[in-house]
Amino acid sequence: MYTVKKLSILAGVSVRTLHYYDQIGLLKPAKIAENGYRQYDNVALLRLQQILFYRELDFKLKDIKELLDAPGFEQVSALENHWDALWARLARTERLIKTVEDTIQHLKGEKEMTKKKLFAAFSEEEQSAYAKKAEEQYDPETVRASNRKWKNYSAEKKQEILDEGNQVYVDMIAAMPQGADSAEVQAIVERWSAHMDYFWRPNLDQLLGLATMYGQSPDFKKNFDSMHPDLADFFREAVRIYVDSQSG
Amino acid sequence: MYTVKKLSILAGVSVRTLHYYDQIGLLKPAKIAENGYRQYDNVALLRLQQILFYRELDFKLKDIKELLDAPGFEQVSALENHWDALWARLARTERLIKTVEDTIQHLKGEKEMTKKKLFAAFSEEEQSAYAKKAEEQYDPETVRASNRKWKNYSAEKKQEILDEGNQVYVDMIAAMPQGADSAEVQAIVERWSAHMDYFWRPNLDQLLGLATMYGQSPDFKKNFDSMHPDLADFFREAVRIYVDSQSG
DNA sequence: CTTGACATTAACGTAACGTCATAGCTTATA
DNA sequence: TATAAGCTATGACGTTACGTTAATGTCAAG
Repeated sequence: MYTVKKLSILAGVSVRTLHYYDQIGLLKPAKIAENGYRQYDNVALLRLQQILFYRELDFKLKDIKELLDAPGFEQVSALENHWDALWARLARTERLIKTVEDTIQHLKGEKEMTKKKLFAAFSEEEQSAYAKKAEEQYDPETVRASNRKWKNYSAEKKQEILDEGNQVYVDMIAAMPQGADSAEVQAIVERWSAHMDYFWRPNLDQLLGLATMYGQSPDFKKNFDSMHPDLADFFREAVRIYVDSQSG
Repeated sequence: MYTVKKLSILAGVSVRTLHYYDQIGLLKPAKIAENGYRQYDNVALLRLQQILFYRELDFKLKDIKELLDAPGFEQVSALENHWDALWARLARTERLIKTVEDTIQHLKGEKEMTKKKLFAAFSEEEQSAYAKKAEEQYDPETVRASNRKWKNYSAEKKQEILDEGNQVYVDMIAAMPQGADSAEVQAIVERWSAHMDYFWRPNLDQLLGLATMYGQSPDFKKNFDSMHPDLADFFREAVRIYVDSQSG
């Protein structure tokens, strides 16, 4: 005769499991002692092992119960049904794997696109539109200088700059939980500011204006949103804090 | 703006599901009207569709929530993790299938079993062994394609195919007295050839190679012998004649 | 004004236990 | 022998992703 604990160790299940199996009538103790303790015998142990076998095969307990209380041929047909179900699961799982693979490819492709596109706003075409707006706000001569500066980089250097710029945003997203006023985020803003030197050297007001524009101009906004929905707003807030601290 | 009902019809989910997604913060309505009605906009619809996509992939809702609120690169790594999990599930399911098959065989005692097992050689385990051999002989990609094709049939369809395949051999045995070159037997070979389409479309050489293998591979041989001692040899001879007549 | 279609929240049920909480029983040790 | 340690019992909530009533409120149409 085994107590719950003993049997649970023998069979490698939890005491709770035995309680539960008793509760649902799947495995009743051989008898209940006077003190209310459950007492299992070897027959119960055997049955438990059968239960565990079918459980391993992902049978539901309810089905196991029917199975064990049924004649042999019903067990066979139950197994055959289960075989069908397992095959269906296999087929489905294979489909899922393929879809996941496709999706990963797709996303990676998008990421490459994003990477290339992120700073593409600074590329020939788009910067001309950007420059037009900026001219109204800032000094036209500065903008033209920025254009010239950018155009004179080699293609390789350009890509390098784009990658570095991209990294700033990636890091920023990772640091978002720290808060816009955290030292970490502020350091990233500083990096971004320095990065801007590749285009032109903005003053503090311009820095904030640029950050604001990132959140408003559809082209920029789209790219930011594709990285993280809150990035644009968070970014502007971080820059605002940075500018305040620098000018104050 | 959509009401719950409208959105549920658009997206093909239940109203309860929308309530629930709102409750757990997975999909919040764009706004709540004065009467307390949920109002969803197109952004919500888009998000819902993403949710359903990941749900299809067996992601847990909690994971989906994190996913959708995270930047792109985290989505990729989440998908990669999921890919691992799916592969584990696939491997486990394959093991279970084999165990179930063994158990059925054990319970049933080889006799009636033969009928259904005959073509089960094309199932997971056995086909993998078969595939290994076949790869040496044929094009590996073709074999993989065959695997995929077979796996994508429904359980019902599979059984149907197995039964049909089995019938070919039964008819063949009945026709053996007519001789391997008889019109009747040759017609059966033709049927068999067409039947192979369920797995892949073999050319004439492959057809003969397959028939030969049936007489040599122990797994197949055993099944053939259990039906009729001369079936394997007779079958190969019949196929040889068929192939000659077709290619000549 | 009633009816019917739609909306809301609340709450139970599902599967198979894990995890407390509370309380009684047994055994070992000081 | 008293006490602590260890085992036992039952009860009940938590988990996942909703389905399914139930009770009740709102809106448009006849």
